[in-house]
Amino acid sequence: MSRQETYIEVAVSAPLHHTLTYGLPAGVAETLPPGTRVQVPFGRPSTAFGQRSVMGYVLGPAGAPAGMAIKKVLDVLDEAPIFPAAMIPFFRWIADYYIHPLGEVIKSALPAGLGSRDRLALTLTETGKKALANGAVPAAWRRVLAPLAEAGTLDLPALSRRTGATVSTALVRRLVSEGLVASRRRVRRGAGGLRQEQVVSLVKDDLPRDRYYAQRRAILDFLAEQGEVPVARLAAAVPRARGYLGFLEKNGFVRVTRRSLYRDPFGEAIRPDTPPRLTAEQAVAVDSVNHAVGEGFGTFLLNGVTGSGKTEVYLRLAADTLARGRTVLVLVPEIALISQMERRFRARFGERVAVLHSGLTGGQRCDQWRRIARGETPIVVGVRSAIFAPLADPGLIVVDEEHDSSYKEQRGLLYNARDLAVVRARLAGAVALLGSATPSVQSLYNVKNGKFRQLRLTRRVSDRPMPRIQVVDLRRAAGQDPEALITAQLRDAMQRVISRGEQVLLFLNRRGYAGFPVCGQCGRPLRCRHCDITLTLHRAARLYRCHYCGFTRSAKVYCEKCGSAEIKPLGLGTEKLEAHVRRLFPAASVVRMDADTTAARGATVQILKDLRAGAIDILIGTQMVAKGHDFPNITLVGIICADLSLNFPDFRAGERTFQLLAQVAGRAGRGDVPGRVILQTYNPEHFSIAAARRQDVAAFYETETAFRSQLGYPPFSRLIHLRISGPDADRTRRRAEMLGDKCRRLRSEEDAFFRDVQVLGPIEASLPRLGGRFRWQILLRGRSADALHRFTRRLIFDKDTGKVPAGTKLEVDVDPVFMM
DNA sequence: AGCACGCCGACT
DNA sequence: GTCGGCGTGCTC
Repeated sequence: MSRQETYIEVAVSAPLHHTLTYGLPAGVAETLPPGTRVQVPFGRPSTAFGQRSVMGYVLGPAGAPAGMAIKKVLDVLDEAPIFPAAMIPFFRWIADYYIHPLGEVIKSALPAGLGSRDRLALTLTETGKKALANGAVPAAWRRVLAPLAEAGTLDLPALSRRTGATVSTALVRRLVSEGLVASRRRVRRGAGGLRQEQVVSLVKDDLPRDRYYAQRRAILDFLAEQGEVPVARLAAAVPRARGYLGFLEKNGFVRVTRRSLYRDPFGEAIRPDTPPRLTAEQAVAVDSVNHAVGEGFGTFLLNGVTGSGKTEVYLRLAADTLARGRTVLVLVPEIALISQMERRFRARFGERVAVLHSGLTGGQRCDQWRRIARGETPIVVGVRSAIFAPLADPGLIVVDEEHDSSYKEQRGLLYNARDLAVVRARLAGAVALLGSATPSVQSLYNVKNGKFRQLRLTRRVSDRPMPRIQVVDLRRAAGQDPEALITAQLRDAMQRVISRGEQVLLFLNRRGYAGFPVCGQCGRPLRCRHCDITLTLHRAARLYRCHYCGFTRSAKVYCEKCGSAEIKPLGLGTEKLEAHVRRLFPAASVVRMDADTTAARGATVQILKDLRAGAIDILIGTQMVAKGHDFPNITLVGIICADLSLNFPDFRAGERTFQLLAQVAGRAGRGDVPGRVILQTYNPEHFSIAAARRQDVAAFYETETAFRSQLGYPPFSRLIHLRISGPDADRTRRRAEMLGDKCRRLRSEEDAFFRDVQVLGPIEASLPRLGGRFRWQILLRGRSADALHRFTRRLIFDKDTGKVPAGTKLEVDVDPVFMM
């Protein structure tokens, strides 16, 4: 009887829209647990280059496949699964919904550094070296052989880079078959980000005590006293210890092993807190969720005004969830808010909290990941990507500031972590809790249609009053000074606040010095060479920078049209505002907080600390300061120009403006002194601004939904955004047109089902060129997500008629948030 | 992705 | 006539 074969289903890390079946390697008796990484052979073996291999993720056992030669797993990369098996349905759901290859989905979910890649290693053979030396090779071959001789070992891309032109596989294959070049495959295993150290421990101690063995004796004595120690520490304690270790190990006196090192991402100690008394509203919210927990999955929208104590609700529910033996996931929109949330959670839960964000080094992130996967930390606080945290049994998933658009990933797998939180909660039978003072239109709509349950916190804690908001009409103030960034009203208010020793927050949603540099002679604006947008002057850095592609030019430029050196720095950014404020308030301590001043690791935390310590009088910031921070001593918020986000060609511009303004206003008066807000605007009667002034979510929602419904935008429809881009203008346009034709063909052929799908475009994107690529777009709109998805799948997977213009790329964005 | 196979222009 | 360019298709 033949031995029973076992097969496993594997998602390989390659853009495949289906999974593969592999056999188990010799030595693996039963099966491999799901969530384990494996290295598997992939693709047909090449005579010249051997068998390619890729990394894959074990999904589970598979049935015997029909009529196919099954390859076997080459190597098992993990001792234990790196994510729980329960997450696999979640990954499958994502792959399906975002129309993204499953292997790539899992790869995006894992921390970078857990990669394993097979690399081709090309070297010259002796024959090759001789041939090159005596010049008996064609020039075309020499171009490949010479760099190899120089570098020793190269792979194909590196070879191409060295050669300065694409080296064809055919040519290299020829060189291999001629015996001039040797090729080998080397699997380069990511260290898993785990830093390892060598440790040495004592095995036996019976080494004579005499002069000859003095050094070695000293090593053994040290180990006898210290136990297992890192080699580095031993070397520091006993001179020349490293040199003797080989002898001691070979003769069985000591054992040298490697052990992984955990890096502690937590800098400082946090004092434990005691839970405060809940307000009546907080208590109701906590009870309602706890009540529903027994029923399994449910989504709650915690709609609580700024300063109403949403975090305390999260903390209580987290404690209750842990008490039930389940785990907790808390998402915050961006890294600047992590420290605050982390502090609150660590004060309550101590070591049981793990954090996941981009401020950690790659290694730290992998450490945190593994600790979570091993079940050592039942609470995870993190940004967007933490939605993939390998928690075994989440019972509560919190999305703080759920309206925030940074939950949408913008490259690669274009997921929305807020939406995925609801999906993951459903699959895990958990509660999703979305919190915001300014909920998204989408979430409020889900409350209206019964998908979410709403919890309200209408009052601030300790009955602190909401800030008083005064609108200043910039159209009337404009006459005073062309650069009247700060109106007389705002200036006077600032003066009073500073003299009382309180703090001011000035909000301007644009960084840099001037965003619209214009030639003083001919009026031509300074533009990016790769993008169709104007450059922004960064005065401190002495350069003009493109905020999309990062292109920079020296601040000493001449107009490209007339050659004049007189460039006027029009447009207003935080840097210019800062200079202006310093002139107005020379004695005040002014600090700017934007992407430019917080680029360095730890800079954000430092600013927040200084603010808390009272070392800052005036804080100037972009939207970074608008989000959820608790600034107890800020009693005046000045909104320099409320209209900046209003004029974007995007149906959510009004929603974003409302949320931004209401949020930044909410930064005022969170301490004992009541807060005040001065809002400067050119459009005081615009409903987004008027509603923000009254902090009136309901009124905003009513007006906005009427408008969306009329125009057929979400939440009254679903969208899929197709982005076509390429370095060649004509080819990109042709590709977009071809795709548009295909859309219309598909619609007419399948009229019954696809009639619901509207095809808008193709049109040129509103930023028609970014990073040297031309951009076109098609918007698919429909009421049925299912029809929209099936339509898009047909669009992508059906064979194209005619040639697809080379070099063009199609990106599919399901539920787009940014459509510029 | 990465690599092989297959079909068309510039060289011996 | 081949060599080598790039479009097309497949990967258990």
